Amino acid sequence: MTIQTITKSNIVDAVYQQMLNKILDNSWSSGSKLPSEFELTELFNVSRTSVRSAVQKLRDLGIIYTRHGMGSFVSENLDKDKILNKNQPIMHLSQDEFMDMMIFRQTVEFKCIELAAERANEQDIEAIEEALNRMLVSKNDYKKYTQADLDFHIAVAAASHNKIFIKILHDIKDMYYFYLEELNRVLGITLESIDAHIKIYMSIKDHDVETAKRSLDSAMKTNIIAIEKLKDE
Amino acid sequence: MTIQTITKSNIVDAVYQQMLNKILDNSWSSGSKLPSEFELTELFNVSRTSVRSAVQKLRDLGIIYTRHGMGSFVSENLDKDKILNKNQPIMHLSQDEFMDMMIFRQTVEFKCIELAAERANEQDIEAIEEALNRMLVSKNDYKKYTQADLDFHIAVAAASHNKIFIKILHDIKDMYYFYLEELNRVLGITLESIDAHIKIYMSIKDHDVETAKRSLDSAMKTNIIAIEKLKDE
DNA sequence: GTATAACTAGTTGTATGACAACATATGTGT
DNA sequence: ACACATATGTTGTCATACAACTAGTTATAC
Repeated sequence: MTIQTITKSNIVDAVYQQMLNKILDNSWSSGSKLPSEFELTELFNVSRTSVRSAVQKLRDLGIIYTRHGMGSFVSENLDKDKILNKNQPIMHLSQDEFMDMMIFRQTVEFKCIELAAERANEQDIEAIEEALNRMLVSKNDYKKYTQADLDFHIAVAAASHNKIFIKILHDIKDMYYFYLEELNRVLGITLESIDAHIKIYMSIKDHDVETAKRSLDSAMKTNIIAIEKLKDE
Repeated sequence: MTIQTITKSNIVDAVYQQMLNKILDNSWSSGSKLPSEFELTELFNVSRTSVRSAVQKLRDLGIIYTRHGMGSFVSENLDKDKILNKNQPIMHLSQDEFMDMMIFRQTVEFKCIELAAERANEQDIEAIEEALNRMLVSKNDYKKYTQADLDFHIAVAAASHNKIFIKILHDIKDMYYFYLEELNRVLGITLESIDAHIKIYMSIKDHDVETAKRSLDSAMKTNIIAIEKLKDE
């Protein structure tokens, strides 16, 4: 059991914890209305200020939502596992996960580049160019190169102007980094790789969708062949 | 950056946004001390109650931390990219975001279904079937139906055995839910929709990749046509 | 009778003032 | 030099009042 050091006098957190527990054990079920702030003051015997702070914390964390004049309600489709277990960053990819990432890129990044070539504006292109330049000057430091590589692909996703793809890429940023690091470490920083990035950048800049897709396609195929070759050994 | 005095409602969020901007553009740099609550009341010309709410929201989201008797400080090692994208619970999709989700599904879910048809095992198929059954009995309650609908697609992603896709779908679960809810609310729970889900389930069960892809493709096209029709009105 | 407007009770949002609890710096006496 | 008290500034909590909003009820006009 955890060390439940009852903090000296943090009333708000105490109320927050009790309310959270009531939600987690379904005493206050999903979608149902919470007691009014006045009722909560009587329930916990604290001031409305403190009750409001606890309620606000639940709201800030997306656990409840509030409607002016109506009350607060437990959020629907609440992911109770995630509230307790914060997802810990991944520091290493297994071989399976590496291949999963390969498939993910073939699927998502393909579409990202297609959209980017259609929609990229000046700022987007500048961001991609900046990352590309950092790749070029970091050819001898594969960690710096990997970081620039990652930034390049994130900039491309941003240029797609699709919020879902942008969010996704940010969410898997750490995994993506270790994937790229592995790729650059094992295969080395090849001229083909750099050339492919330049081609992708140029075709996005020229809004040339077909060339952009072809460039990624050939780059991916080169990688896959090289990896298959390594696996055989 | 200038400070705008707040005039109308949503005072707390307005203050919160301005404070957040000051942190994001490094006017208040990492680790530095924020103005005291009293100074903030004069700066924004609002009550201490509102200032405290805004400060608490920043604290709840981990952007700042507070020490009793000392003040509040900007958190160190902030991932500024993630603050805007991740920390705000999403309760509604704009029309743009809705279309973004449409493209996302065409891209990712297509691949998920393809992989699922290749790799699904007994447990995966049972999970998909369970969600499908819940859809069938919830035809008259579009909220329950939507939840089952979401579970169906999550189960399909799980059946793909691709950890990246599984994680992604988990990460955008809430957005996906509101997307589906909107879809089911606007278009209604059509026989075509239910039929498409059954076909997808059957073809995954039979490991029939081509039929699975065709089923999703036609379902998506039906949706797009219906939506375009609505937009014209 | 029906639709519209006004009212009412309940709830959350904001403002103000007061005091408690905590942290740091300054001064004082020994 | 040291211990202690004090002053000042900060966040935490409380109490009260009123504004703004919502849903439901009642009154009014037609």
